[in-house]
Amino acid sequence: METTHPWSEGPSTTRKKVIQELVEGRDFATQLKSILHKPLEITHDHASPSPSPSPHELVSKILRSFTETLSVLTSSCESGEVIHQNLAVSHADSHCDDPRSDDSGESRKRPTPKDRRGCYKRRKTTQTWAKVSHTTDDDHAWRKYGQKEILNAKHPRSYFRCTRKYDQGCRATKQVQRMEEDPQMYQITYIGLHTCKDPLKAPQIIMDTDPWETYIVNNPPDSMWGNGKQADDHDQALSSSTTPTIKQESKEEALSDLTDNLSSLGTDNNNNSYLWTDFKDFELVEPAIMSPKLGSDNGDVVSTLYSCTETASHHGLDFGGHFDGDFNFDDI
DNA sequence: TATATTTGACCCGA
DNA sequence: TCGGGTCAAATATA
Repeated sequence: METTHPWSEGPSTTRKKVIQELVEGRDFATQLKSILHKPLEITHDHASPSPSPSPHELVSKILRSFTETLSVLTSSCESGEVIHQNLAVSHADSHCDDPRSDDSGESRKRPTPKDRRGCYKRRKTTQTWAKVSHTTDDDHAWRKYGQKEILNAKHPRSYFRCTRKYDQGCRATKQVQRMEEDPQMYQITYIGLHTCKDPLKAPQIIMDTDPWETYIVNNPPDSMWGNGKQADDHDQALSSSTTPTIKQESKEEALSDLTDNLSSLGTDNNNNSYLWTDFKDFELVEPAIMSPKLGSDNGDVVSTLYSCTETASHHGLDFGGHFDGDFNFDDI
C-alpha cells in the first residue's frame, strides 16, 4: 500500500523461517486431512493403532507452526507501516467492551433517563494495530462517533466505529489522527477485529506477487474473519460512511456473545471447539489449501485459514470433546 | 424522513 | 485529577 514492510523485502532469513513454518504446517494439515477422509473410526485415534501421527499430534504440530509464524511476523512488523500489532486479547475484554451490553449504564450509577452520555464500558485491551497512511479510507465502512482534541497534538483525533456495529455487532473501531509533521498523513489506529460480514465487501482471495506483503496489507487482524481487505481509495472516511446503520440496541446485545467468542477465538484456552471446527472446515471450505503448491499461494494459505475460522465460528460446530483441550495457539 | 456528523457531557483508567 | 474514549442530543445532509 503506502509503505513496504521490513520482512517483505528484508531479512531473507525471516521470510524463509516464515515460509518454512507455513509449509510445515500445511504438510501437517494435509496429513490431517487424509486422516479425516478415512472412515470415521480412524479418527478416534484411541481405537486405531495407526503408525501415522494421530490427529491430535498433527493439530498440535499445525498450531505450533502457526504460532511460530505469528511470532516471527509480529516481531518483524513492529516497524514500518504496521507499527504495532497486539494479538493478545484479554479475557476481560470479551465481556466488557460492549458499551451497551449487560449492565453498562443500567446497573451502574444511573444517569438521568434522558442523558446517558458517557455510560459505557471502556475496552481495556484488544487487538490493536496502527498504520500511517495518506488516506483514512480502507475497505470497511466506518461511522464517525466522536472527535477529541488531544493534549499536545495539533490536530484533533477522530473516532470511528464500524457501521455494522448495530446490525451485526461488529466492534471494530478506529482512531484517525492527522500527523503533526506531515498533515497529509494520518496515523490510523485500528482497535478490535471486524466480526461483521459485509456483503458489499466480499472476502478477497489473495493473489499477489509477494504473499507476505499481501498478507499484511490485505489481512490485518481485522480481516482475519474473512471479511476484509485493505485498499487505497478516495479520501472519505473522515467525513462519511455509506453503509446504513440500524439503530437497534437490543440486537447488538444479542450479538455481543457471538462477537465475544469471535474476539477470543484462538486465544481463549477454553474454546478448543473453535479450533476443531476450524480444521474441519479446512476441507469444507477450501480444499485448495491442501494443495502442495508453493510460492505465491502462501498468502492463500493464511487468508484461507482465517476464512475458515470465520466460517467455523458461524457454523457453531463443535466436535464435542474428542480431543481434550491441551492445545492452542498460546501454549504449544 | 432516514441517516450521518458534530459536539458537549460523562465515565474510566492511569 | 486529568486525559482520552464514548455516548447521545442536536444538527446537517441526502
